[in-house]
Amino acid sequence: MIMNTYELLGEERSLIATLNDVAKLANVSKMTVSRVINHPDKVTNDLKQLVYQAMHEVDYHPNMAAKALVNNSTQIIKFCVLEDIDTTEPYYMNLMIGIARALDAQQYSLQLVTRQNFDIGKCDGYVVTGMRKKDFDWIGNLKKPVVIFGENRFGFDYVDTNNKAGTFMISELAVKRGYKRLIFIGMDSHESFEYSREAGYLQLIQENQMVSEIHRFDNHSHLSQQFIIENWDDFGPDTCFICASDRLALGAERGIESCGGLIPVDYGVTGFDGVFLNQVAFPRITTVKQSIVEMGMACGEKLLNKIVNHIDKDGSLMFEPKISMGGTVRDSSK
Amino acid sequence: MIMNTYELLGEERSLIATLNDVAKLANVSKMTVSRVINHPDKVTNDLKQLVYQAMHEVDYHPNMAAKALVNNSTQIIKFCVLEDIDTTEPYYMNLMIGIARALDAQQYSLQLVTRQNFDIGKCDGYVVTGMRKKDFDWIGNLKKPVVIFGENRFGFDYVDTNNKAGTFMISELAVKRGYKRLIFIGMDSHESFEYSREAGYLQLIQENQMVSEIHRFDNHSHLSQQFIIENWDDFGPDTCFICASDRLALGAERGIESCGGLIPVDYGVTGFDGVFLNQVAFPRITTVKQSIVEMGMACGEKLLNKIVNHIDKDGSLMFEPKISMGGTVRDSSK
DNA sequence: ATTGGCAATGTTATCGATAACATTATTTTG
DNA sequence: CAAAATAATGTTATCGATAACATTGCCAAT
Repeated sequence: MIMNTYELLGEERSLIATLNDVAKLANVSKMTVSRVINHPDKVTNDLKQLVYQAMHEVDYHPNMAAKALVNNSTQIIKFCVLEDIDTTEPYYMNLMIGIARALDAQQYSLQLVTRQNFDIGKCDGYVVTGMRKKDFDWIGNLKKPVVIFGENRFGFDYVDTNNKAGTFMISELAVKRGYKRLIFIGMDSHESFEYSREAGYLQLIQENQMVSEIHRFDNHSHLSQQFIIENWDDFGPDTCFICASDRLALGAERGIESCGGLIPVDYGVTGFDGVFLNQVAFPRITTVKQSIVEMGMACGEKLLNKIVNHIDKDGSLMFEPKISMGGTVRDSSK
Repeated sequence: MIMNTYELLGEERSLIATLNDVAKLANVSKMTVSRVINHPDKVTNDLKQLVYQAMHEVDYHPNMAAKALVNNSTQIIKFCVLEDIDTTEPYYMNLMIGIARALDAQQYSLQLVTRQNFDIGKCDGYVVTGMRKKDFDWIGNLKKPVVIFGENRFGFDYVDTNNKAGTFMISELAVKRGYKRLIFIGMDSHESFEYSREAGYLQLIQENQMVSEIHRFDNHSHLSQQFIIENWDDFGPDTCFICASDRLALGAERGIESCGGLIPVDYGVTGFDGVFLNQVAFPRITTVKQSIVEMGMACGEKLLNKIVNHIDKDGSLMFEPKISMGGTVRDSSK
């Protein structure tokens, strides 16, 4: 029997099975195998079974390069972090894990880009985060599907925590635990998520006919710390500081402690994020915890859905946050 | 003139130039263009010029899918984080930026994986970090090139900060600034980088004929904080705590403050890392700062070098760290 | 002057998967 | 019951780039 070049090459290259191998084993043409994968409704059940078994037998995995070539695609998703990386919240790492996990399932790969190298290389879609208002212009001009991580009011599909519900829940907790005065320490940023977090706090305040107090700072712990220290005389016991981020909460916690205030007995502090910072806070901050990895997966899935099914708008997704009990809010009303 | 299917398709697909377009414009064959790219020495200078100009004119970028298909490669690098993601240091983000930047230049893409999805999908090489001793077995069995981020003594190519030099430098600084007693607060881990950091401290101690004191804890700030508080009576002024991580330093800083010690006048604290945590430390920690992004780029470049040139061992790379002056060490000897 | 050898370029086949078209088998319909 | 429609499968051409082989042209060596 004469072995032709093709077969020789096939054996030399590697041990990875191709469509062809499956086809031979199942005694059908490559197209049939391809159809079983992409248009299973167009193939007889009998054949499908044969092919499935053959695929399993040779452990078939599609060659993404070939697929990409014929589809004129790249199998690459760009994850674009628009914030300054040095001040980046550590939870982006978790977000990426989530996105990557969703993409892996469909053999897409994730590419991390920043503003500088945004345009280098092609891709099939984008997950964008850290957007500020000014970014929405050019985002709108992208020619590939996009999913935003972080709520926005410009009509882009997004995935985010239900920010409003988060601060509402945790403010509610504070009230239930008997704190009489709730002060909101927010971020001095005109972004959607900040408004939503404030809104949650405000709603609870209104429902309980309390007085709202909102202070805003850049998102640095020493600013909230300083604020507490400078105004310490004004804060009697039974005050709880509802902070819009864990950083601000950490500062508040330290401010209170350095002024001799007792946490959580007399003073409460709550944060928002639930990642990493808690590892350096003691007592740990009672905070609004987001399911970052799950949200990442949602971003990936949503984007793939848009790409694979050529969907323009796929809607947005809000994840309900959970409260992570730390030691900065009383266990029960005293 | 009859337009064939090929040309029609070519125009419909997209506006991206291919080898063929360049070839036509330069009046040469595709192979010549390909050679100009891959084996420039085998082409006349005249032709090379023609081709270069044509490439520029049509803004040619190679199609990675086609390349991958013919090379039986994937153009994918896996970045494997072996640590538990939730306790992951935030600087990994910077590391990824660096790696991604290096890979972009050669149109490779980066895929983030963890232990769970490590095996899903093919790749051309790995960057691995967060390795512990037990991991070295299976890492050694990988069939694709690997670069480790983080020093190791098992012979794998790695990129890392010069850990020993880092603690040496910063201990030296402490001595110069007049602290008389240097206490090392290390991580309770039997890993290479920890030994190196201790070694740097020890060398400085020996050269100055001082007495070494090493204490080890898990890498949590409240442990070092607790340690300081519990042993406060033992620590007179002019003591400097050389910490093996910023987390431990943060704890030390807080411990000292809560005991009423004056930083940096009477007590010094130094850390190691220089990313993120400093944003929540006040005063900012004087620490050993690593060039994470550059190290990431080095990982990427080293790996690509191994892949493209089929190099087995490429040696390791140590980056010299710098001291980042914060407020936890005196400005000058008092 | 003729030929062997090398250098510079072109042609063909190939990677693996798929769309478009061709063929065959099956069913429906008047 | 024959013709037409439909369904199930196979063939061919194609994506873009490259290795292997084929061709051409030029120079040196005999």
